[in-house]
Amino acid sequence: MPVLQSGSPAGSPTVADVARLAGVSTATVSRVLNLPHRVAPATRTRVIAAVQRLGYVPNSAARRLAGAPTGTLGLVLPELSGPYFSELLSGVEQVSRAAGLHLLVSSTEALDPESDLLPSLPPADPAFVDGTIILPHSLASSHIDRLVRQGRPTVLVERTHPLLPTVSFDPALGVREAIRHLVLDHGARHVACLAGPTDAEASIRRERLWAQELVACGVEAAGRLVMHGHWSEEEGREMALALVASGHPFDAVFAVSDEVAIGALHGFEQAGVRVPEDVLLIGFDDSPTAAWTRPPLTTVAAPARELGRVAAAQLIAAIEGRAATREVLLPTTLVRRASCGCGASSADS
Amino acid sequence: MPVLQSGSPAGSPTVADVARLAGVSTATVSRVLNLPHRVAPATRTRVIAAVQRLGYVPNSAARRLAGAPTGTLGLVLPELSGPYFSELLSGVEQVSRAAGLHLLVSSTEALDPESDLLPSLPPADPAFVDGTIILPHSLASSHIDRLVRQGRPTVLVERTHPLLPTVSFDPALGVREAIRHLVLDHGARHVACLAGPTDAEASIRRERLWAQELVACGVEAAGRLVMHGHWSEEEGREMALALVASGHPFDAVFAVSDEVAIGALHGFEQAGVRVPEDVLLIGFDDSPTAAWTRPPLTTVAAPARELGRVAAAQLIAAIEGRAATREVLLPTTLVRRASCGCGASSADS
DNA sequence: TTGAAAGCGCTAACAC
DNA sequence: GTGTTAGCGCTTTCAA
Repeated sequence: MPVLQSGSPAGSPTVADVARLAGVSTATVSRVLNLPHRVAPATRTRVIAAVQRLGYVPNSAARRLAGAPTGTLGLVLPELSGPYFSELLSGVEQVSRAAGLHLLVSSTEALDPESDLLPSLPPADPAFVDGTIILPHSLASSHIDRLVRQGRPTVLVERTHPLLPTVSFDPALGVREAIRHLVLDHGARHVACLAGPTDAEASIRRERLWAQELVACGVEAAGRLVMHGHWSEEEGREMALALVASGHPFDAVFAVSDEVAIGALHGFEQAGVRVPEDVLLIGFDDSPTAAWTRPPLTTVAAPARELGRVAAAQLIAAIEGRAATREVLLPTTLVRRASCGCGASSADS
Repeated sequence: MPVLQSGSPAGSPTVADVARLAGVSTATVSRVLNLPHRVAPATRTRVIAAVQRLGYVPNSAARRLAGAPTGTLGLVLPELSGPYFSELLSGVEQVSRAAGLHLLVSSTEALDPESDLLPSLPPADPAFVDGTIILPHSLASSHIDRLVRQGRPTVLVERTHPLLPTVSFDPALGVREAIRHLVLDHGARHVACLAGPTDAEASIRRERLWAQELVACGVEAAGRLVMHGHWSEEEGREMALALVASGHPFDAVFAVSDEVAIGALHGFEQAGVRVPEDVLLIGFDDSPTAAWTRPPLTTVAAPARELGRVAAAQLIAAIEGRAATREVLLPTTLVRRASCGCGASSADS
């Protein structure tokens, strides 16, 4: 049981306190803590006893200042809420924990887009972490270049860079599978697209793939069947309603995110259009809730947790000096549940 | 545009580099950065120019070691994923950002429950943060006592402590409202409870309130109408199925979390029991998806984001030396959507 | 195997 | 208004 007050009258105990109590030098204490095998067993035991008796915890600022690694990884995300980031985050955490590393997270929402303050974000700050994973959605490249210049281990997620290792999804495979499934397996002829904001790169890309694959299947990718909105359920609902109201015939819908798809489920219900009887629906992400909508949502799985795992593994490799793969592309695949018209109507966890 | 290589051949520029370039002392540089108004405008401008030219970013480890505040808050959660923590987190973030503070997050999953390592978690480490918010679900009190002893600003969430400021929900109001609504407004006579693990304090408490309020309404709280499982959708589904299979009559269900309620929605569908026609359903949490289930879920709202906001505000107060309120109890209220049998069937965002 | 001592980069007295 | 200087707590050569 740690002693309440120790050698130094104020504040937490320091190496000096431990050293005094154990009758050794501060250097020896430090060695016991970092290179235990370089210390005689007897002294080691004595020092450890002193550490425990005082409840000594190393001051990590000092430790860092003196050049020791921090033993923690940083993760910078555009925001911290929402299923996608949440999943990504827990993937990163899983791997860093397994490696015995701490994890520091924060979002760039706090960042003034004008000023180059990324380096002062704790998870990107060398004083706090040994390396950083960044998902730089809307981050100016100047921010990133700055990081590169500092030459610290960094891995980018969902964004490529000429000098940094990158991990992203390849939406092509999954979207192709989705469209083919709709057209070839279920005979859809008019596949609409419920897209995101017109300035969201990921949405644009998925929409483009939707169009490409449609023509590849020999079906017209009618521009009037595309709706744009935000990534939210509410917008998904409104787009679905608008689509129905437009009067253009359609028999299937590809939504660029599960959130939009879930909103669409409501919009269609409201409009008296049944899924999947009247219209087939496929989402994107395979978010944790996708299996629990009614009907369960068929969706293109982009396993964010896996993305997080790989990114973390890459970062750890970079930190340890092993060369990280320059660019990792994770496959996406179609998860067939009920909203696309496939039989099973129960959830498949 | 910052210069690539600066005074010191290796590593990032330091105060010394800036001082040299601006032709002042390091103290002046430090002042410009921390107490700008204490410096002559002319020198200030010169220093700022030098800072920008070199792309200087203060080393926060050194800064901290020298006794300056870190300007960041720490948040420790049991885990980082899931809607509840996700919401809480973004509430904390919102307030800390507004206060110009950074936020450091990590989970206790990494922690060995045996050893007292909480203080070495970055968000609880004085070297990293000025104060910490902890949601200590399953944390031994010894961990917490340790923190108290260090005397650093700390606020606890969903757990009381004799010495620390605390912020929690009061489930009583919301559960009461829910049960009364079911019994008094909709005439339910047999209200079942789908509960969580038998060792989860929050679940136990909600179940107890369910029972209390039922008898208060003059209705029997039949023990055979209680099911226990985990907090997941899958378990919710199974509990619903088991409930139906049990053969005991019931006309309403109170689920201790939205996840369980969502699972129950599937279980009932599978069993051919319609919600709300055959059975009324109320959940707990008002998670972001609750408005988007079908039917939209009536639920006891425990606004985690608000909880986060209040906790952050309390912590900031404590850090600034203003006394934080010892114990804040946030009210929970019933959000009426469609699953309880109330009219509106569309989502209300 | 252990100790002495020199910083790491910054802030904050304290003088000027 | 500005400079000098002494640490903050730790790691790490370098000697012993």
